[in-house]
Amino acid sequence: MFLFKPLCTSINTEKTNMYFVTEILKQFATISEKAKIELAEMVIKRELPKGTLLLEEGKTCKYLNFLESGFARAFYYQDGKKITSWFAFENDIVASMYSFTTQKPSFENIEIIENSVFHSIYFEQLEKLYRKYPEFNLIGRLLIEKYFIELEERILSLQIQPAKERYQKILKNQPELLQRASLGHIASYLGISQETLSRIRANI
Amino acid sequence: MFLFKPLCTSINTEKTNMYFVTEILKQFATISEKAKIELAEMVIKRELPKGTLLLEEGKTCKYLNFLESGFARAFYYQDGKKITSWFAFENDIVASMYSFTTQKPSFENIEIIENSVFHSIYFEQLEKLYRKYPEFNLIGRLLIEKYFIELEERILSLQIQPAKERYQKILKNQPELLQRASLGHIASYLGISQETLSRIRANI
DNA sequence: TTCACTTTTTGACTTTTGTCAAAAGATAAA
DNA sequence: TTTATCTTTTGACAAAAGTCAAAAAGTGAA
Repeated sequence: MFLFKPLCTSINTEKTNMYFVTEILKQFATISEKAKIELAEMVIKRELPKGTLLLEEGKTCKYLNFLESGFARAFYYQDGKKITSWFAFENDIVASMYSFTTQKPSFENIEIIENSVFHSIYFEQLEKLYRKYPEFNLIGRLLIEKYFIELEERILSLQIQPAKERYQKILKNQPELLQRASLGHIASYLGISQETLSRIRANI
Repeated sequence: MFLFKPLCTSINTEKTNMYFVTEILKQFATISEKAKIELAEMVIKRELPKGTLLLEEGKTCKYLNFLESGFARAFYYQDGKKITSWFAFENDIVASMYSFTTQKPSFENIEIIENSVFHSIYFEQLEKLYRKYPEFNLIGRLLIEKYFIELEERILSLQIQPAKERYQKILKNQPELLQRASLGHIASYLGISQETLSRIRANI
């Protein structure tokens, strides 16, 4: 039932009264005191070491994970190669959007790159929350609207910018990504070969 | 105040009791009879002729438009060239997501390609609806989740598929697009030059 | 430190895609 | 029909990016 157990047996899976998730969500809309407490009680804190697979291709994403500290990425396989679909930093929400919202098997994997602390909500619990406190639908809507706009920007970049400009955009907007992710991961994220990225980097 | 007036003076802007929007939305969740009526009263039916700009760059997208019949696209300018960001068919929702959700000036234009009939809701009216009937937040959330997944698929395609495969994907999944949109529009949508698309098409 | 392993860089070459210009085809109005 | 306009195709060449292989650099454990 719990997706993570077979994959990371050495991990702390304690239920805590953390307010980390609440703090993130209340940036989008106010949450009543009662809902806040109920939410906090649903949240499971998990510390996952580097190298763990938080989600495996073919399995269904049952958790919405809020990343307190650490670094993760999603990737899928294409002709045997791993292609990065996104990176997640502190305060980001980590889940396969497709698999979580549809509750169908995921086509992507989520991999912990740096030791991470997550605060996670189980799918059914979240559904319960949505039903009991309709205000959470507002938060959910605003939250996904934010991520939607990020996707639109990324499409724009892949659609019209040559590789060099895509790299320079990251250099300008997310320089910390270049410090924390490997060249190969970044290259596939940008949709180019590792060699091309290495050459672009050498000419700047 | 009304975005469309200066752009399309010859257009019918009648307030009707249409249930077109309701029919689209109730696929996502049930709507109470009362909310249904209130929604229908907010909807404005508009018939826009081919060539009209439904939204102009720099202006704020004040309407969420449901396309009953016709065909439209969004485009933005890049080095003086028009780049198509998406196409909209019957039953699609037409708006600049960025501009509508943030109520900031749009970077993209929306152009009517074939004479179209829209059912439109004004931003403030929709907000009122969200406040009065929280169930609409559920619909809004589910709806944007659906479009989110489509964007993810498009990123995947731009990230890893060569031009020929991107074209073949459309050929397979949206053959009607190839009938209704011009070669140049499709080429910029795929992120390639018109000449390349012409050559790809010649070799299939 | 040394060794094994992984990541990054470099070189040589190929393939894909873009650009510019001109021709061909299609469309619509006079 | 003729003309003007717009779209699509084709050719010749240039630029961007990929592939394969090998070297160099970095990392971590013994």
